[in-house]
Amino acid sequence: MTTSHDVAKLAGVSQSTVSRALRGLPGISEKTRLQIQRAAEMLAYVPSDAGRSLSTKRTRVIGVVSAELTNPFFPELVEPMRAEFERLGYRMLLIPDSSENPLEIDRLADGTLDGVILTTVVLGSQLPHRLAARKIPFVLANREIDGIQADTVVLDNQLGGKIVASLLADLGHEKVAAILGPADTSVGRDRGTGFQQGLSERRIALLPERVRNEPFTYSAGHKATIELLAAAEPPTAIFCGNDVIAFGACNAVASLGLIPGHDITIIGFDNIEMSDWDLFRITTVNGDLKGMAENAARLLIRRIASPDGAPERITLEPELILRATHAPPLGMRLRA
Amino acid sequence: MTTSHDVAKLAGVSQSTVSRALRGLPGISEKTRLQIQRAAEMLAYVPSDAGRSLSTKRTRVIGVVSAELTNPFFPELVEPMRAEFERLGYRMLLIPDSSENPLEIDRLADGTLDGVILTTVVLGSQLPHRLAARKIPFVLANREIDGIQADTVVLDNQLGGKIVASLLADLGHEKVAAILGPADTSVGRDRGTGFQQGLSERRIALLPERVRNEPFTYSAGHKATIELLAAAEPPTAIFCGNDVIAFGACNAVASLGLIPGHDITIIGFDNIEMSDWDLFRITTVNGDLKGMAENAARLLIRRIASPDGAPERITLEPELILRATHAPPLGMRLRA
DNA sequence: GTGTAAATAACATACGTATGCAATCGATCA
DNA sequence: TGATCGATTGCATACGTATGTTATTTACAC
Repeated sequence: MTTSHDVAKLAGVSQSTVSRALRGLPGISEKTRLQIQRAAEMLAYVPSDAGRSLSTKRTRVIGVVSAELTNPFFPELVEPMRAEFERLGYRMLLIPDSSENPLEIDRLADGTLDGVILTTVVLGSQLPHRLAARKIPFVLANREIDGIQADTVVLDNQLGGKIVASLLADLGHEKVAAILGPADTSVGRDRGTGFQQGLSERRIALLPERVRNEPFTYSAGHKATIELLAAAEPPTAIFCGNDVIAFGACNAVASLGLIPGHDITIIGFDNIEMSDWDLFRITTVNGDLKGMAENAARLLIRRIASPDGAPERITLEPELILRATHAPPLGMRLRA
Repeated sequence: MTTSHDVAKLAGVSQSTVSRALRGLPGISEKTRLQIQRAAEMLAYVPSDAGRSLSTKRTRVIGVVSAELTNPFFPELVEPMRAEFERLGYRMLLIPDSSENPLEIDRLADGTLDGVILTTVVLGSQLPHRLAARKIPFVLANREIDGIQADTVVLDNQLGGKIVASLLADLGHEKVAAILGPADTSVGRDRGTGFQQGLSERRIALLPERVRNEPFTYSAGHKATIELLAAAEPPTAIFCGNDVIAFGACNAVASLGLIPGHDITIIGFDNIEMSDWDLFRITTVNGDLKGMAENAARLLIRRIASPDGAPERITLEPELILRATHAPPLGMRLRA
């Protein structure tokens, strides 16, 4: 591996001059700068990241803590983050954090990371506090934690839940079910309370046996839907905590020979790309994942630049996306 | 940030002793080792990655070059890689490489990476040669390049294409179409030639106007299917270069009011998780992505350990997965 | 030709860890 | 008791870059 010393020798200058010249710092004559650039090119010199990191104490690497990428939700959040970090001159290290394999703080604190984005954190997690204690810049994306001062980007999930409740009420549904996300995530909780609140404003009951808290996965959505529809009095509409659960619900409904948007109403949340596929066309709430990702990235970079200063909180607005999986309850239409 | 020097001072020993003690090297008495461990714990010491990298010239970071993660193919390849690298004590850095934003070699050669996995490389790419020139260990996963000596893990794509041809022939299809992948990828090419070869062995013609080379995306599959079915004499079966294209095809078919597996046969390739969803149940060829990922990871780690030695080539066997999107041509069934 | 200031380049050191080699300590054996 | 050996530990330095400080060169005015 060729170093700046090699370049210096070839160009007949000192190592420090090479360092300054190649980074375009002032105080180097054009003539020597050209000489050095030529030498660097000849040797295919690339500055050592480790050396630079050690010297500058910055790595230009961001850690993004997320769950399995095979859950189609995460790529839609992670990909625009990667793009935004790329633009900002940072690289992205993916760090898994699952309940089976919980993340240890030391994996984040070895100085590899200039900052961290948390996307999967549960309500009681100690991770944010530990990061704060070690003064590692971080931001919460798509999650919030009670009682912590930290940069945060979230959707107004409660409002989103309310919007769905209104829609179902307007359509005339009375037997309503919900497959919310896990109760220990802010997303699962807030979408649930918003939904519940919205329903009760419209005097619609949400029976406990029609409410589930499940992981944000296809299979959980599938299974829960089968079970909900097996009840003596099955619901006419199911609100899903996110689109991935809704995919499971739609597939489960299809496997029973029913058609979403005709026999039963299925509402998703997040508006990930797949929800617009012809076979789904899921009525959902736009979660603006791209906006969330980009804001989170920018917030983190700003926080790295100025570690002190009041934490910022960005709340994005949900928006109802009407597609093909909502309709008035079947009984009502038959009566008409 | 606390360093090994801080720990040394607190424990009353030298820095080198700290280094050896915490890594469990021999030549340290149990007594001092315990002292040092206690001190390290008190100070929440985590070794600096940059310092270690600089000294050892290894980073324990692997770069994985892939396309957009929002294409559901990649997470299924990348996720098991991440898991395997995790097991092997390495971390994974995702590096995008798209045709719009081509990857420069310097991004891989700054010493950040102990090795690289290439998953998206096109046939004429210079990247493998450049990596070889800089002596950066790498392996090709799911791709091969002609005329390069390198560790490679691939599926026998040609055989896979042949298997599909046999299936279609057995079912009695004569008007057959193919939406292959890009012609400049080994995967697109080999699945295509295998398919073509298999068909001609069964004396079935594959008309040029019924063959497309498209990117491995949902929208490409969707569009191409619409166009193929608009022909005067539409095909009765479409072989898709991978499952993602097949998703596009299935959705396109559905948007025309047809049912895959009834009105038309759609065959995918790779057997990614989604292909088993109730709404798809795509008949496909198992690409053993997990096996590919794990083998690639292990091969790379072995190559890092011993940079010289003959490159290894692992070929995985394709396997037909019969599900719901294949059937004899409609005309034949009507006649019967 | 001399003096001065500015421009340019070199020198020296810090960053944190790993490791070859020297030094020290204690114990064992003759 | 002294020599020797093995077990521990310390010392010194390398890794590659960045940067504060000092030295040198250049340009300019007188």
